[in-house]
Amino acid sequence: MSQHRHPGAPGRAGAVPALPDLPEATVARLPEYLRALHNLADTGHETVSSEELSAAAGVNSAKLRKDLSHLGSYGTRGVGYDVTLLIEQIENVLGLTQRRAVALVGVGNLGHALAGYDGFAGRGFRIAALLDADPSRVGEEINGLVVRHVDDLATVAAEESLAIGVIATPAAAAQQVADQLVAVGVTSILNFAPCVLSVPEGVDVRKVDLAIELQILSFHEHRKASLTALPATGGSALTALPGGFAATDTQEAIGT
Amino acid sequence: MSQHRHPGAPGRAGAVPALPDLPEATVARLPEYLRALHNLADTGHETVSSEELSAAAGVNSAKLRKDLSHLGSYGTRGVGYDVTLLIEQIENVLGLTQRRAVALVGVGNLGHALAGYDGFAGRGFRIAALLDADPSRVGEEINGLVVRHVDDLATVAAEESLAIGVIATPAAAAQQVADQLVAVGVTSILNFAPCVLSVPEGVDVRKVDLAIELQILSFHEHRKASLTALPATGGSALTALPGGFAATDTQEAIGT
DNA sequence: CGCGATTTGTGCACGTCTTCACAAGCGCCT
DNA sequence: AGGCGCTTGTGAAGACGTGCACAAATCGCG
Repeated sequence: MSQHRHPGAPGRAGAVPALPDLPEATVARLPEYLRALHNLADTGHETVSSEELSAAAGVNSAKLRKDLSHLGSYGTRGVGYDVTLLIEQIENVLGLTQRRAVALVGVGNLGHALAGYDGFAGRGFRIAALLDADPSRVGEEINGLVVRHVDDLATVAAEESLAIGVIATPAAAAQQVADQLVAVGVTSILNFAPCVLSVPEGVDVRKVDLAIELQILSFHEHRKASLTALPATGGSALTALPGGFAATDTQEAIGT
Repeated sequence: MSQHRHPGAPGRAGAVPALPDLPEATVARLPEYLRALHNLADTGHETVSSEELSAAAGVNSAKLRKDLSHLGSYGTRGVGYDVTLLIEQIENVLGLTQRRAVALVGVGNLGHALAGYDGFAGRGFRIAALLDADPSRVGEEINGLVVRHVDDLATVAAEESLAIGVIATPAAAAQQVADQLVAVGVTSILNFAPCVLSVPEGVDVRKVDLAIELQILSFHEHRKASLTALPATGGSALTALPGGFAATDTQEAIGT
């Protein structure tokens, strides 16, 4: 997080949608709630209690209620939440009512996979352009889109309003691509390259690094191994679990 | 995070490596420091100050120093940190001294990309097996590895000790795959499927969901758009920035 | 040998996030 | 109408993470 320290506009209950200024941790969980809600809607549920929804989203029910309370009071005591209404509200807050155009830069290994990922279209996004710096890749068609040269970014941006840029290039090229994205007015970037990006204030960057995730898991693996290596006193640290398959509570959502 | 509430072994300064029990937030940043340190080592730096390293890793220098202090005192006042020594220490803490075997389940769009991702080998991991449930995919060779059927998981696990499982299947199959991984003794899972996994206590799950990352960006985009829509009083909320390109401080590392 | 420049390591205060526990509110049944 | 069970929404407390600011430690130089 961070880079969200826009100081101005303190309260300013705007005439438009209210802008509740949610805690960052809450924002990071809303998409997970949304996914769970869509599942429930598809299986015919009309209402859902905080207990059920929190289980489906893998969080604590009190946390869920507090998160939702930040959006306003959309639940009914004694009953629960109206699934359809809640979906609408969350999509509204997340700004998913408009289908945002995403520019994907770098159609290598990972870029190819992202270009073919159907989770974008299903969740309020549309890949508007595929770009690459390698001339031999320009012209290739992936999933109905033709790869264009990254220097054509300005042209692409002129054709339609790009909301988000995704960087799936090697680390060495990432900063330059970020600069180009910023230059054409992109203010949100999802960076898959293993490097830190410098961007002007007001531009949001989120980073996804597969190697980092594995290394974090490695730490816990290492730690667990060291623990079992010392049988110590009490015993039954990892073995002899009570019921098994306890509800895993958080599972983290990368962000934060 | 969570699922790390192994209660036992309070202090227990073990004979082996010490097990300092680091804060989760620190663990999440260590890999980023490690990457920055490798960059520095490659460019010939022998020592580095907390200021330089923190800039390279995109964090606050005080935070960096506090993080490193949790590992012990490996810096020299007035001088900085020895790059090589620090790399060793961090790799040691993260358990990267042993090359861990990763099983990748699901060789669809994303799985293919992950199988070809060279960031694994370069960072202490080795893809030991590719697995899929689709018989038509079994036998395919990707990057020198032959895809095996997911039901052969037990055989694979018998051949070598699997440390980490990566799930890159559709959401519908993910829980079953997780169960199979757990059954053969895997205690760390990286889940790319957009769903919550139930696993026994003692098993760590980290989740990476591309759609969620985009939705979080969408929220901030939406928020920025609403702010500029109301010129309000003070003005210059996003426009007329002072210097531009300020050091972006965090940029988040998915997981938390 | 002593002094100043530099940089680490950390005490402390602050802000954010989480969790418990319970009052307030809603619907259903009698 | 009234009471009862259920569920939301929230106050308060505690855990956790962050960042400032400074003392302690080290090096280099005169």
